[in-house]
Amino acid sequence: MKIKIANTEQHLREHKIMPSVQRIRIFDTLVGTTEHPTVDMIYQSLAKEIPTLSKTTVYNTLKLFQEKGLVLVVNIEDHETRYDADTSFHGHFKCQSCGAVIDFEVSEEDRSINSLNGFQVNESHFYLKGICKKCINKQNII
Amino acid sequence: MKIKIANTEQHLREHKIMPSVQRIRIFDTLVGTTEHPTVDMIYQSLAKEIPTLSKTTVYNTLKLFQEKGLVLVVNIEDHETRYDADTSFHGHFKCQSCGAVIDFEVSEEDRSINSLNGFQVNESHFYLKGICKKCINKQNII
DNA sequence: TATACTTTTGTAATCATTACAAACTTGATA
DNA sequence: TATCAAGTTTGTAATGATTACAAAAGTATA
Repeated sequence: MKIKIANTEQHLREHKIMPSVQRIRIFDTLVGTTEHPTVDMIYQSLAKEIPTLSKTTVYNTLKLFQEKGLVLVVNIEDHETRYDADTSFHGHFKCQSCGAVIDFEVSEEDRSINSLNGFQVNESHFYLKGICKKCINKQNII
Repeated sequence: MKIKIANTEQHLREHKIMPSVQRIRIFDTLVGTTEHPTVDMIYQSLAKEIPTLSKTTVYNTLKLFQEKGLVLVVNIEDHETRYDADTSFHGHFKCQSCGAVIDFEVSEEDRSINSLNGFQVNESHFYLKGICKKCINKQNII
């Protein structure tokens, strides 16, 4: 889902993050997409705009955002860390055909697990893998 | 949860896998633990018993098992691929204090997501992170 | 302006995983 | 039993994402 942040600079300040140009643009890139980009995808999409940008900065910045609770890490596939600016609870579906990562809703009752009494839950991740609607339709055509 | 396999050799044959010594021992190691080991953990625990064992073999074997549906890959943490011989659907809880990965049950109705009409779901993964009961109790004592 | 502090950058190091080719096993067959 | 082909294991080298680190650049404050 797309998230709306009216003023990124203010939003970062509210989370005690100094709003440098790099940080603002990295955050805006994440907010402006639904594709759950990797570090490299973010780096590539900003490289022309900020020619001095270093990939280390993207790593550092995303780590900072994560620590401050602004982004979620999506570990749906090994060796492919993705980031999501939507920090509300929702599931992720990865299409094994086209590679897209798509959000889906999880209802309140679906995510309450009663078999974990006495555990403190800080993060929930719900991942599905399969074939997305688009790719299924493509197969049928061929 | 611990899985019971009466005869590993036969079990592998049933899944069209030639039961070599390495494969049998790797499978038994996975079945004999509840800690969702990494490749390295499996390699280390077999290295004395099979001194010629190569880590590549552990990688190859687990990949084969995965393809044949004998084991599940648990990607709860980045850069830490773990394996599980219990292929029934269940959730994984990772303790952020002691690092243990613990199974939990997910009821039939909890895992049916109705917002994905038209998608073909092949795999479901439900991961939680937090502090396990043991570690909470430890904190209270101190 | 001087100073301290934070942020960014580039390079080198690390670490899990994969690629690859040689060596070894196994099982079938003559 | 010897031979052969196919499958399996092994060690080394390559890959690729991530992290460590220290120098350079930027920012805020007195």
